[in-house]
Amino acid sequence: MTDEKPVHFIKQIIEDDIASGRWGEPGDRSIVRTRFPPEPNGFLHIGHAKAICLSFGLAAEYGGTCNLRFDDTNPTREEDAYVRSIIGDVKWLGFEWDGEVKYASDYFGQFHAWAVELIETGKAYVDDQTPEQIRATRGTPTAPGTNSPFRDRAIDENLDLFAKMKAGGFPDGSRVLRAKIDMKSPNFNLRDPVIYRILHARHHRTGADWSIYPMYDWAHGLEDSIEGITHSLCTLEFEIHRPLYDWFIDAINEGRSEPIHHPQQTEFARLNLTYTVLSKRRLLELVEGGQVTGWDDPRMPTISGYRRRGYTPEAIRSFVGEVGITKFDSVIDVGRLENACREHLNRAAPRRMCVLNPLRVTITNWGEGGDENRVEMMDAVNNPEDDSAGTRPVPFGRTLYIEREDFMEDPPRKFFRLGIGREVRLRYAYWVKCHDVVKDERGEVIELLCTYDPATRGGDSPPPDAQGKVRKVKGTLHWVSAAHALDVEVRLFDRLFSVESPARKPKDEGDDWDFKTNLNPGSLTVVQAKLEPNWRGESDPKWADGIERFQFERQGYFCVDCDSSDQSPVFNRTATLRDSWARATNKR
RNA sequence: UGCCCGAUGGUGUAAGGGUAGCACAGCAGUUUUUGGUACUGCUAGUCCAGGUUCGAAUCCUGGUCGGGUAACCA
Repeated sequence: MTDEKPVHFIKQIIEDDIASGRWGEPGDRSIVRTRFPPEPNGFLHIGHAKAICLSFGLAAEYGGTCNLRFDDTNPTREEDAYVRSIIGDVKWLGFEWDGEVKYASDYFGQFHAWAVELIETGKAYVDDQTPEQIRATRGTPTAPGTNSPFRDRAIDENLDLFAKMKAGGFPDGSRVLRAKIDMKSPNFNLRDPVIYRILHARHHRTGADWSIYPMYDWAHGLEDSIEGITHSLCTLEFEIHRPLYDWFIDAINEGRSEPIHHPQQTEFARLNLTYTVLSKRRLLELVEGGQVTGWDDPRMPTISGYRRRGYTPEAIRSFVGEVGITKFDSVIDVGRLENACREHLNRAAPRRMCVLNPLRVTITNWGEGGDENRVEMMDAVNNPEDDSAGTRPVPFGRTLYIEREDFMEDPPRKFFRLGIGREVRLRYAYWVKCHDVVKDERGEVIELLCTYDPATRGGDSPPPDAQGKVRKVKGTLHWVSAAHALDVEVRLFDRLFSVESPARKPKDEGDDWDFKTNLNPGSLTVVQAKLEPNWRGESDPKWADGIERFQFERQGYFCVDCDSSDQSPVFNRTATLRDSWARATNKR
């Protein structure tokens, strides 16, 4: 891979740091140490994929390392099940972390020791105020906060109280440890932020060992410091926390002969996608409300959803790479993610023929050459983008299915498909001409009667006529032999939301407005389709994640869903093919 | 209201005082046994007002617009 990626502002910082020797010997590129620090309280979504690709990708690019570290400082909402799903998602995306998986909870002892140091140096105090009191005295954007009456408590008393907090001697919410910074700071984060709160909750890793738990701001920089992180990358909403990130480390280091490591936090814009909701809260609402079947519903923008939908890690990485890294809060057209997926699958997916909406076709002159029940095996190319994929035999006989949309009794201009008196090519088989239709009592066409031209075997043009003219057809259709077709379930997915910004409340709506009103009622259609037999080819590519993916010709990309059994396969539509005919007809 | 951050075609993203480029979308065409793929061409942009400079997307000042921010969440 030699493709030149643009040098975004974070790389710029890294390049400068390498040149100046900020983190080691000048010129040493391997100094780059990053981390991906998810809280195990939900499933990862495509926005996290951006953060993952950035931090892991940068480390790989510079020959440094990236840690996978769970920020598990709030036992009331974190679960081991989320830990496992996140680990699986990061692996699936194709990244390797340095050493063991890490946890903030590994460092609880160290965090506590540093907190005690802060108390000893007079930079932290135990506050007996209630949460309500603390909130009320924090001030407003225009008005400064006021000091807690406990702010100037004696160091020994603070030490004693903090020890009792740790020992479990106080009920939840009764006291906190606060940093003594500045209640008048224009930055709320510096108005004596809470460092520790009392929580008698069972932690997924430390059990009942602790009855106090560190807050994010206290824990995060210290985790980074302990792990020797150089570039701590996070999203924009933490920008205003950076002064506090720095303050904590500086406070610990003040008067210390051997200062602890001080990483650099840098913020970038999170990913936003059109027609997509990317907040854990709203995604959870869909799961719990039953609007989707779970976190891994193929319509969900979660990593597990895209995986089940048939997206590839390559596609997601490529997409994330091309949207770039900036501090501008942008919205990416979800079509670009779909395009990235098409691009990879076009190169890699073996082709099959599958009729989603079958219409019966009888080849009325099939018996003329002999037995009308005869079956011919046609040679179909597995992947026109990859010669090494070879060909496969596909049976062709007197009765076939084609796509209902590929026939029109009264076709408009520029319709290249079948109509009465029209001739088309059946891909890799024969040219056929429709001479009659059969209708049911309601007048609906239920069968096409066609003749085939034996001189077009394989789909080739027939030899020129006496005047040297070659007959041509404009359309090529996919088909399956009725006698051999497999009945399969196919799930056709469309966008989950029908508006571009589904989370944006319209101006004329009240506070009770629900983003779920923007749900697309047609986001899932299930059809019974006709698939060519022997669709699991021996020469098919082995996908790294074990998911089988195909292109159904002229339809799109599909993968085998985990609901499948050997007897009854289920396919998910990953993405449609681009369809300029559909686009042209929609415009009219 | 305060503080922090940002602004380049429709959407993203480059250009680090010297020709505003690339991708996606759109439009037109070529090729094609997928109305797919590939390829070619076209359309279209520096938020506004001042200032510095021979020269500003870039530096400075002011404004406008957008985002973030007042959990014992992360």
